Amino acid sequence: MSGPILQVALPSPLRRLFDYRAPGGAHAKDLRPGQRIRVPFGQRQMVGVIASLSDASDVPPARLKRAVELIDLEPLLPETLWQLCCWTASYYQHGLGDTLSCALPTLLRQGEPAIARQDRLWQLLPGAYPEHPAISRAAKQKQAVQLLAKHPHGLSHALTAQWGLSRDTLEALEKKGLVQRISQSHHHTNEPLPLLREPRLTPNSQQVAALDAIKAQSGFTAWLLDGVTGSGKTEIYLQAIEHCLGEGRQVLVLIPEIGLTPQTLERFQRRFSVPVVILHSGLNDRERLDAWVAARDGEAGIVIGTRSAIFTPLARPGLIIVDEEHDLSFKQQEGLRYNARDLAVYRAYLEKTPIILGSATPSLESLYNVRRGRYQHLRLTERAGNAKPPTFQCIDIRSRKLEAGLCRPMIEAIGEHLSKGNQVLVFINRRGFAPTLMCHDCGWMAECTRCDARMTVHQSPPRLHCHHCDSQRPVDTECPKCQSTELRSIGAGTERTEEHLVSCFPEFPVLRIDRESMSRKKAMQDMLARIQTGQPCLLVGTQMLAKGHHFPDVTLVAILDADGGLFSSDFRGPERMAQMITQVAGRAGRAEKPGQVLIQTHMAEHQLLIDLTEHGYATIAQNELNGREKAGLPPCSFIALLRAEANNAAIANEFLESACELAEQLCVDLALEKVDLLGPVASPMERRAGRYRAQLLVQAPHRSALHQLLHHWLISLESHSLGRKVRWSIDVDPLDMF
DNA sequence: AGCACGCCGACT
DNA sequence: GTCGGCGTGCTC
Repeated sequence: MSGPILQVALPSPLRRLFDYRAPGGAHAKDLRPGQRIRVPFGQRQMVGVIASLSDASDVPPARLKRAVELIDLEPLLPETLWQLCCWTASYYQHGLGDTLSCALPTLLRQGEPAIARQDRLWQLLPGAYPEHPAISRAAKQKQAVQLLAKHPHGLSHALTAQWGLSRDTLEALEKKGLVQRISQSHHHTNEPLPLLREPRLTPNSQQVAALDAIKAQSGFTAWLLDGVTGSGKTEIYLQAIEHCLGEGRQVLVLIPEIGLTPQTLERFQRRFSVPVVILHSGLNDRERLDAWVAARDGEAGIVIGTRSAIFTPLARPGLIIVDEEHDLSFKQQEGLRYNARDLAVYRAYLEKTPIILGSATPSLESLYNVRRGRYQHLRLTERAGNAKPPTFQCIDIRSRKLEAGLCRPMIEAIGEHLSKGNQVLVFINRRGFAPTLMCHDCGWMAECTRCDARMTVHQSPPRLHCHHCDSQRPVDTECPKCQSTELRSIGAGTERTEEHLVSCFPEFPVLRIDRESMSRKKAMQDMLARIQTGQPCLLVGTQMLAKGHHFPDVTLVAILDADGGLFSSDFRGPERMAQMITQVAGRAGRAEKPGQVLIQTHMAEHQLLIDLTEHGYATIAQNELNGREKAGLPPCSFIALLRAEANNAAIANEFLESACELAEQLCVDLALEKVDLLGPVASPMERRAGRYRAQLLVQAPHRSALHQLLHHWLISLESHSLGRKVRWSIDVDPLDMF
């Protein structure tokens, strides 16, 4: 009579499961964890996922509702991916229901069947010809037969519609037995093609060694492919992929969130004949589901995607690749704050497959894992071909006059490279015209009304823009404090530098590459095409310029402001700065032309800059890692951040104070030693978008102690009385402290 | 998070 | 007399 109780994960922020009775007509043997199920929840219905089955419930039987219907006959996800989702929820202290919401395509979340769109193709049947008597008086049908005769493999509905043929016309022909509908996937599986569409490149000895090592291992191994820019990491990926595809397995490739997807897709499709699917933010819900299904059912040989693609199911997983593994965009910065790179390693472990983490500037986390013997280190120190590494040099700009952020020697160097017919890349990590608007008479500065930040001056269109909350207003013409009209734009952003370079070098085109100039859909591709022509020109841009692209004709990289990372309050500041400079520098000197990197700084004698210019990233990384070890900082310890924001600072603080006491008590109760609570303190930018923010840091030398505390802590915080007035969240392994 | 219930101000 | 503000409580 009682029957099984279903413990269901629902898409709600509540970190718990809800019990239901089995839907009418469902047999116990049909119910399994991982199946989606429709259930009544409050006043509405929701799609949830069965997390587990039980024969008892703490909920009184009278309040136990019956589920409406079982959606899936089989669990939606392969076992390993299901395990990954459960582990993710527990590791990042997030509800399982909400975690699954992040992991599943929207349409599956809404209860759609997990099958690809039946995008059938219309195909002519034998015996159909335009003069067939059955269509002698049907002009449209005759036209359709003529068209389909030219396409023996069939035409999709979208294409027949383009030729002005309605569904009715084709369905009429179908009734007359002249055309048929065939499924698309059936169409392309029946002709086996050779795996390679283009020959592989000849690897150099370092690449051979790396590939031999990778191919010699089967099962789970984590490889850190640590290769300087231009050393041919991609060719290693491609040949490792070839090896994996050759064994009939699928490959998952994670890339950072950049406008790099078209190039990556093109590169893979040019090499391999297998179907490649790509998952990125530009897809609509249907396309996303189709790609997901193609991956799960094993039709896609290669799956490429950004962060969330780590949750793509694979029928026959064989290899995972995370390109630019140091990139911060692998970490989700809201809601479920997971790091796709870290999940990828755990997924590879679950799937018993190798994983390759590639970067020219590996994260200290990964280098530490190498030290501890968890990852295998593969190093590529030579550039492929005869390309030489760039030379580095600092320009001390103390007491030098700057013109739009550029000192004289820099402008001269730029002119020299341009006059030799080369391209120059100017890197300035600030968009807009100027970072500050200041009154020359009284020193007033334009500030954001909602954030503790200054407004950035923009020129096209003219406005003041807050980069933290996106608010905008007209540029003041008069100082609100002293009514002076002497308002000055202080400092330089990409717009001002661009403007000045145009006036310095009128005979050369200046291409600005930042979020503003690239907002148009195809702007980036157009710009890249212009750069690829090799004509001498100037590229001015932000980090956008530093990610992934190759500019073979750039011979000078000018870095206008390297000092930000030298006195950053964040302990990761130096690591970030070294990665940034190395990545930007890596854009230059790829071909036979040697590259030069010039760095403007006020601190030319700073050890970090000296190490970077003389020894390179690897040395800095090891030094930094030693420093972190001594200071007991991540990755040599483990941290989590409890953030809170509220309409006034006192409430946020009160919540964190109370949370802090709670945690201290829990440490005693659970006999956890060495767990440190730091704070609460106001966030580095206390007010943002009109809300006050504060945080509490939890630090422990061992992950297990931290995790244990978090688990119990979050259960209490969930029902905290102040939880309603503050918006709070937990960030396990935070990468940013604001 | 949603969504209900519930109890006090300015409007047809 | 009602529409609606958001405070508190619940969702198996």
